[in-house]
Amino acid sequence: MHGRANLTAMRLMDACEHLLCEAEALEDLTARRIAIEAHATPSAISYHFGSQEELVAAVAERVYRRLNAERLSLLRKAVDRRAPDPPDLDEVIAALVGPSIRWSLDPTSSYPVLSHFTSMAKTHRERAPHYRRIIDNVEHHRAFVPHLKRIAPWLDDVDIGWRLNCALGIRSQVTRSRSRTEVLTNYGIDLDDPDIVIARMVEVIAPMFRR
Amino acid sequence: MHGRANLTAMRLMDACEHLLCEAEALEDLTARRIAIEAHATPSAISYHFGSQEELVAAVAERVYRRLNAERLSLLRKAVDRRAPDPPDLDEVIAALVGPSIRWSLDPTSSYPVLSHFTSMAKTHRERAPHYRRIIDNVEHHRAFVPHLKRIAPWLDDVDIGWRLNCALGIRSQVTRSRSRTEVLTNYGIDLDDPDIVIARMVEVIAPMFRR
DNA sequence: ACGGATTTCGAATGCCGTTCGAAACCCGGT
DNA sequence: ACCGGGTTTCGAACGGCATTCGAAATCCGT
Repeated sequence: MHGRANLTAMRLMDACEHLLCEAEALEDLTARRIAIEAHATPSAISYHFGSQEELVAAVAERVYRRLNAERLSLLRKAVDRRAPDPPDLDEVIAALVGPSIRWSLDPTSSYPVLSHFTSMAKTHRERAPHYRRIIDNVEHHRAFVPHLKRIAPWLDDVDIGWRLNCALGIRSQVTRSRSRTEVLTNYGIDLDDPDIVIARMVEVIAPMFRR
Repeated sequence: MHGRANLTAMRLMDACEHLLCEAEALEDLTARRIAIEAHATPSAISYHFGSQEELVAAVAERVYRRLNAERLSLLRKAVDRRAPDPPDLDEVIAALVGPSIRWSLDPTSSYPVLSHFTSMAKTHRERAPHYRRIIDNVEHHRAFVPHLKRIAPWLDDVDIGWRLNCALGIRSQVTRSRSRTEVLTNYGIDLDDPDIVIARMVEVIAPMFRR
């Protein structure tokens, strides 16, 4: 029934995730390679997922869920620590950008999947709407709004959302354009140490939320 | 002599640039389509540029040069206006992010070339080094450092470069992840008006350079 | 007007994702 | 125990892709 609970479907997803992590370029990911690693045939991809793109989308969605869970868990911790007072701004920002930073620096994480996936949305036309729905799914980011509003009550929802969006842009730049970041900072920051990077980001993002 | 000053080489670049602007996805750009639009054959691409990727890289470099020229011209204007005093911070930031914002909103500009090009660097393995050299070419951004340093002398080169990098991240987020920006801001900002967007960005970036 | 260098062309190659019909497999009903 | 329908796997084939390469054509200094 073209189901995804199937065993080889699972093996295909695992193989695809693994290959996406190893691959330094998207052209290294081919249906035949995925199939071989999953001990299946390329047709199995079409059969179980409809197309290779949809397989990748399914894999990316799975990775996104893990990352978002980690993010929201950190946010909850930050909120609980100070409740009923507003949470610490620095801690909220660290919850927002921290998981991405740590994943992107952890060679055993599946972060490359996400990085490849976003650039893939621009390559394929047909599935773009489906891709966008995953990428633009901002529900987990929305969860940050009310807490930031308590911290900076003089900002309205639009202001908060805008600053949130800017923070995400900074996060993307650091995780995805590493070499550019290195050159611009004259190699003066240890970009391999997540704590240092996160502290640097907080240093820059926090003032956006101050009066 | 495999030269790029050739007439059909020029026609190929123009066709490629045009197709990259029209194309909503990279898969719409094929060697055959480029060749047809340039009244040539696919082999002409390989002959004159070595490969399709290198053609795209040449086109992107050409567009980058135009954008950077505009950026540096705005910077010079901002500097000259206040010389010998330090330039106005808001004006410098507007020079940094303004051209990208305006281009990305101008349907007649070649901005899509750049947007497609960056995501292309992640698709191809072999030419990635060459691609990176173009993308990570930060010389024009470096030109902003000394002027920002005069505005914020308490920041060292690393601090300035880091903030510059963050500003570029915000710029990318706004120009490239439009739908995400829309949703996060509850459609409360007119993202089609470059002046409004630039003002919003200045509002967020300027505090990074204040004490 | 000739002849060597440059450019254009078109057929061929090998890869890609996907399709499709046939084989294999699984499993409940008899 | 065996049948039979639904489900899954397979392998061959298809069209499209970028690129290669030898032959044709064109260009241009002499």
